[in-house]
Amino acid sequence: MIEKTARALRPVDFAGDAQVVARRLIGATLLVDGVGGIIVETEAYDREDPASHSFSGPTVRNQAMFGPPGRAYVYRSYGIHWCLNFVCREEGHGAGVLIRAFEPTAGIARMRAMRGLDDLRLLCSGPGKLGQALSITSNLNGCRLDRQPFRVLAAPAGVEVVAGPRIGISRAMEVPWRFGLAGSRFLSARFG
DNA sequence: CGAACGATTAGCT
DNA sequence: GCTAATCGTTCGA
Repeated sequence: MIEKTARALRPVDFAGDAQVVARRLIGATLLVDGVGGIIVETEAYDREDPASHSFSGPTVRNQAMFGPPGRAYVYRSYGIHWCLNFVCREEGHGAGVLIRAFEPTAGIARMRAMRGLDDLRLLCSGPGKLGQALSITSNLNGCRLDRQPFRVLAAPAGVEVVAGPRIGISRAMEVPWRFGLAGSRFLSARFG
């Protein structure tokens, strides 16, 4: 039991390639001010990746992607939604992981209030939904993930992960860098 | 300086 | 399945 608890509270290593970290994050726990759950869907983006915000180099928007790993990159999507990414690899590279969905486990009442929605399954089943549920805004852009308000705890061993093409992009559509927890009911979409 | 375009979602057909 | 909503960022002229 002690062994299991220790493993579950381990921090996540963000130093790897985006696709490695994205897979590693499936089953990890994400909390923002004590609210959150178990990550069930991620996508990897890299500097050498036409679909990535970092593809054309540093800009005003994506500067956090080129900062140190283990920090948040928050961007506004379609002028409406806030999306949360974890910067990985190494400083200056421009790699990140988009958090696309998690299974709500903590602060559920708070998330339901923020979303104006009861259905657990639809509460955080998409990057914009999860941003709204966690009250993510640009003031978290560049913030360290190992400090308040964030807590990111490593997944237990033996998590079964599935992979497939990323969603909502128009370039590099064949790259299988979307990862999910096998059989989860909390995904934004099914895996083919 | 203007215009096109999203790493999306909710709501309607 | 299709589309409006909505606005900051990016890129070409």
